[in-house]
Amino acid sequence: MPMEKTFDAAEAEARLYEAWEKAGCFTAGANASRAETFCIMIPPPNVTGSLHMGHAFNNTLQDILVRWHRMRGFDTLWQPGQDHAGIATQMVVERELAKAGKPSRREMGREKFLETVWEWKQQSGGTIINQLKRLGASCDWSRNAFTMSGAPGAPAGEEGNFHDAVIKVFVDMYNKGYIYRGKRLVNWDPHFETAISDLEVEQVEVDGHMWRLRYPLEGGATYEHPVEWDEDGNPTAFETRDYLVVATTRPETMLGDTGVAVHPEDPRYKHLIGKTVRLPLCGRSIPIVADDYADPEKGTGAVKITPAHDFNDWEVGQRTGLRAINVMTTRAAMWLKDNPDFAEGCDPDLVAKAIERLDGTDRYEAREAIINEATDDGWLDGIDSDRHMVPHGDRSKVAIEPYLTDQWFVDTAKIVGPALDAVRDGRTKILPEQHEKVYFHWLENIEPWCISRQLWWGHQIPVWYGPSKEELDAYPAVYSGLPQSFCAPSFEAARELASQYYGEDVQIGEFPSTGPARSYAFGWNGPKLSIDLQRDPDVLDTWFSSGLWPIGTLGWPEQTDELNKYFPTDVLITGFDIIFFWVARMMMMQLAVVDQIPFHTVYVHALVRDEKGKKMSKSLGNVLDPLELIDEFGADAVRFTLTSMAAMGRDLKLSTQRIAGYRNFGTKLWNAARFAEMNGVFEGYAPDGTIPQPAETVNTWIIGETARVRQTVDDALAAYRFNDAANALYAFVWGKVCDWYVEFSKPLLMDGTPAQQAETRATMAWVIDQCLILLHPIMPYITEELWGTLGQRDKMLVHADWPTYGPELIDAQADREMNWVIGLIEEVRSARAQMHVPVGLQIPMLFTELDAAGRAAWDRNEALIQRLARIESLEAAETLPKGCVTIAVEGGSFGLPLAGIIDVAEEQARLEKTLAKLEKELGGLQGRLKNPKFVESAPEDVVEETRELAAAKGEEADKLRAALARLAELA
RNA sequence: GGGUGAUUAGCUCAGUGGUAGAGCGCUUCGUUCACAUCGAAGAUGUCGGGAGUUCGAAUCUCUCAUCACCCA
Repeated sequence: MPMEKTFDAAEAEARLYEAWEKAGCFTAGANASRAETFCIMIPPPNVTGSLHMGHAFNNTLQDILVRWHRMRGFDTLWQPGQDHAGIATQMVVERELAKAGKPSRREMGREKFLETVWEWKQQSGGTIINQLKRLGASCDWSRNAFTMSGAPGAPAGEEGNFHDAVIKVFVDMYNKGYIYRGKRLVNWDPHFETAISDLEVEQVEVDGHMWRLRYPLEGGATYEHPVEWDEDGNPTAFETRDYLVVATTRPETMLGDTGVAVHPEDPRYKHLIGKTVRLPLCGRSIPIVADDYADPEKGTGAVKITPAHDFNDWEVGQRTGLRAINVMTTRAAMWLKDNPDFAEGCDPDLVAKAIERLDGTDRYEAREAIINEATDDGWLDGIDSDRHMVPHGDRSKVAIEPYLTDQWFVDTAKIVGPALDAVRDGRTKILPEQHEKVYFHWLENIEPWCISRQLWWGHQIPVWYGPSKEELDAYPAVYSGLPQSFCAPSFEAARELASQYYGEDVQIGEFPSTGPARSYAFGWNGPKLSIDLQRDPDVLDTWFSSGLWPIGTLGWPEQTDELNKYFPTDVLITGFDIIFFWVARMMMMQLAVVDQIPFHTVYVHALVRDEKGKKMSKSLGNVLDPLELIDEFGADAVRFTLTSMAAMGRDLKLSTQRIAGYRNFGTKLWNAARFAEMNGVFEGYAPDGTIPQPAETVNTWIIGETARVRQTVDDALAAYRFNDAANALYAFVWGKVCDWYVEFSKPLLMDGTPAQQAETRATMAWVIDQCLILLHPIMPYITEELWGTLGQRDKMLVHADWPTYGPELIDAQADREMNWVIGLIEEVRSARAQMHVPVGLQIPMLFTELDAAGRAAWDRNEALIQRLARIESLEAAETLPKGCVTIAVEGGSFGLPLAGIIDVAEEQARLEKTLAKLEKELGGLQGRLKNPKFVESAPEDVVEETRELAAAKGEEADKLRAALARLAELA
């Protein structure tokens, strides 16, 4: 049965993938024939995620490296898995509960909610796995990992031990003093009511206002405010003011103001430092402090300071000893009632009034109310419109509130050193190199990493709280509010620690951690003290667990075979957007935990954009769905497109037209194979790895070309130059094999001697097999399908042996000869087309000169040239007759007698144009050769090459000039 | 404001000192038995501007312009 004309990707892909999986082709170590290992960890997609273009790109590159190594016989593992995406998953499940009208998270309680999340995970968490399979990703799915596996409450099928790894690392780092709990300003997401890390904050430019507020000076203080200036900007007129004007974009925070800062050298305010102003609305008396943070050039030069609600203000407050007053709830509403910090130092009447009007109002309502009040009471100095950056939560999209809370932090300064050293001394390389700068810059200025989250879905912090001994001793006189912490992998272990601390005779129990953090209970039952420890309710940042991905997925802390074999892993392929989130943290954590680098190379790829260069985003509606593209063009076409555009460090602008082009490339390959099949090339073909040793130049030549492209592909992949590999293969398969070799083979296969036929069949079978093998990492499906269709094989292509032959297969003589033949055919075709010779017309050809090499080349390849250039005969001639088209090639001068067909003037024009081009090139070459400095300084081979080229061009030009002269004579 | 990168054919982009390239698009011709998801031929470039280093610069240096991204 003849092959179809095209490859049916839709039909074949699922079938082939299933066959690979069923045969265990992707399991760790499959097809290994050597001791070296090769391991890639997939950057774990969100369990809530679905495949987007970035994933498709990222995983195509990984798959290429993995398939390449597996075919080369490395002991290969591509470790897949997903991360549990704390906020995102909790958000998805809460939204589903709301949609279904079910009880909310808080209504159902922590345990029940987590059950629901696990149910959701088991139903929907596999989406992206199936999508990766459609792309052809050859991950070892039997090892699929999950960052929450083995956590308490994990259902059957989720028994891994990732949770153990996370908890063990927390405890170890805690014991080493790398983790601490502290009260600091954090980025607080008022929607999710949790802290987030500064990396999860997006700066969004918004149109807003700068409100100027008047804070009256106390104690009769005044200052001179400039109102007129001369040309040089020196003030010339002043007015006396008994108030300061501060400008703010966030008036609602003023209730938490505890100072006004001015620059220590600012002449306007210098004498006011140490004096006070009276805060409107609540009558708090707050000091005027000196700090460089106040920029005299900006606004009025006086800045209100709200340490509890602004990062810069916090710093100022720390430096100048100001109080920090929190005036907001976790939902960013005003918190004034029952807020002793707020009330302290204020006018009780004003406090009562403020509570009445503002307590519990949302921050934006409060802003409006305060501005109205200021307008009515005359302390609003003015309003300027102002475009400024406002931090937003990347998940919730609401404005982030700097918020003063107790959180857990990794003291990154203590573990950053080894991560910097590893890249500095080259043990880990980041490609392209420019990203190393980004890495260094971030790590050298690293801030403490806030790792606690006020969520339920995640690894609960393994710390239990109890009363301190001081508190017990002083009971009931003192409530310290400073509990004793016990950090341990389990409650039992924490109880051990507690027993050591409190003494053996104290009864210790656990109280469920439902309340606020750091609560505990204790009491005396007669003389017997009983203490209920309570676990910290917070969970860890998801990136804390993904930071352990390299060891966690391999079974650590168990010393598994896989861990010993595959760690440290080899290459990490990831997008630049998570260098901070993930790469840097993996480096720090692996080095801190097992004292080894996690991988020797990080390949950072660029962004996939739409064809206009815009970032793909749902809101712009310019998202290309990789799955739709796979449906339309096939996975191979999508993969090849992404690969061919994967130039290091450059963004990809993806257009469907380009994908269609590579789909066509697949069809081209398919039809070359179809041609071979139709000509019995694969009949009785038994590939045993031997390379044909043909006698025909054309066969020798294509074997050399194959060796050349194999070298190019290997070099390119070794250097992570994926586009070079793809483009070399494209040029070879289409430009060499299909355009020339298949055409050259036709006369041999159809009219050759039995010996010629046999060797040509053997060569073509081998060449096509090599195309399939070399293309397989990039286009796995169509190549596997052809491999199976064309012949009987011992192994599937996915496990075929990657070739190692090299330049020894290149025959310089065959190379020269075939290039001469191709050149001649192209010249003839070009002349014919320009002279409007009918395409199908067979014409005779004459030659006036032809050197020995040319003669031999002609004789050996006569049939090919005649067929492809449509020449019916070749004869020697003394001179070319009138009406003859001249063709000059190296070592030969040919003519096509076309009297009556061609226009002499047109031929003249054609020759002149060719000659002009030639002379221009020649001019450049000779100019260089005439320059003695060039001959002196340039490398010898360059000079030699230039000489040869000049000679060849000169010879060709002479021939053309002779032809032109002849034309002139005859005209 | 700081940093990084980019600017090459109509479009998208390769090209790290030695003959300016590819794909797409465009024009003309062509369905002879691998393929019209095809073939043959053709046109299109002061390599962003300027200066410098060099025998020689798209490539190295400086400078200007424009754009993009990251960080404040």
